[in-house]
Amino acid sequence: MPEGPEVETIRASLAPLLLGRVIGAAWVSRKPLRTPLAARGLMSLRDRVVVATGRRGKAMWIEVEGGAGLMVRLGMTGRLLVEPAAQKPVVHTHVRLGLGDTDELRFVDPRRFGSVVPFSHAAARAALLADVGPDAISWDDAGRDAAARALRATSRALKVALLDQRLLAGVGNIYASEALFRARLSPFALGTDLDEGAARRLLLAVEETLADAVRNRGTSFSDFVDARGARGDHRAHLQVYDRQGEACASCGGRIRSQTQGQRSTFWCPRCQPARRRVAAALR
DNA sequence: CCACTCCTGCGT
DNA sequence: ACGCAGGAGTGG
Repeated sequence: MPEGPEVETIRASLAPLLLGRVIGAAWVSRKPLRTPLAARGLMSLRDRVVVATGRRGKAMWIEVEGGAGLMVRLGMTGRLLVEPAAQKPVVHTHVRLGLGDTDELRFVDPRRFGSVVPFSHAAARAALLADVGPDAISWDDAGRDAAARALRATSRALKVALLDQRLLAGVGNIYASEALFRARLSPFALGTDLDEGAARRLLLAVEETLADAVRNRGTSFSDFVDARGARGDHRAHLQVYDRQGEACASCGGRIRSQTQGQRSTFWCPRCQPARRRVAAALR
């Protein structure tokens, strides 16, 4: 479900509900998530005050005083919600963490592709992010440059490469297609087809695409909601994703879809011709 | 590189 | 009944 912008929307909505609050009792379901739930690690957070939230790519974390905390990945269907403890948890609630006397932080995930992993100090937190590349929403010039080099070094198709979280973090299946449309680059062009300028242009398009989505508080199809249960408004702004057969807003051509690397890719063949000469595209 | 896998729910 | 879904790891 969530890509970088949705995770950022959740993090931002969660922060004011968590910061300064004292963690209470932990409860975990018996069903394993992607990684089995470490109940002891969760319990060790008890009586500590939440001091920070963070995110890199699609991974987010909550930190308590002393540097311990929780790393959360939402997978396809994960949600993080703050709800009154008295409210009955919905089906597929896998983790409940007390917040003060009145509320609970709840992790809900029907498909259980997500994970909740406790960490005990900052270095352990960093280790959980070892394979995650620079965050495309918040990176600096150095991060963007590193992503550009990595992109230009891969012989994989651009659409497939954008989904590789080691190269750059936060782009998922929706925004990969959207960013390529914004950059007017074919999803089937290869990383090695890009010259320096084209790689830069693509990564700027990625950045702008994700920033727009954050401004609209994410894209909601069926499930995505923030920590208060509010849906995002970005769906109406999508240019190509899930719009196969419709007219391209830019040229009027027909938007197509095709499976690429076992995922759906959406693009406008007229705006994003195959193997476009990248040097020419720069002008 | 690619295919397959984990799991539930929803739309056709 | 079947295919597909916003993610990501594994094994060939």
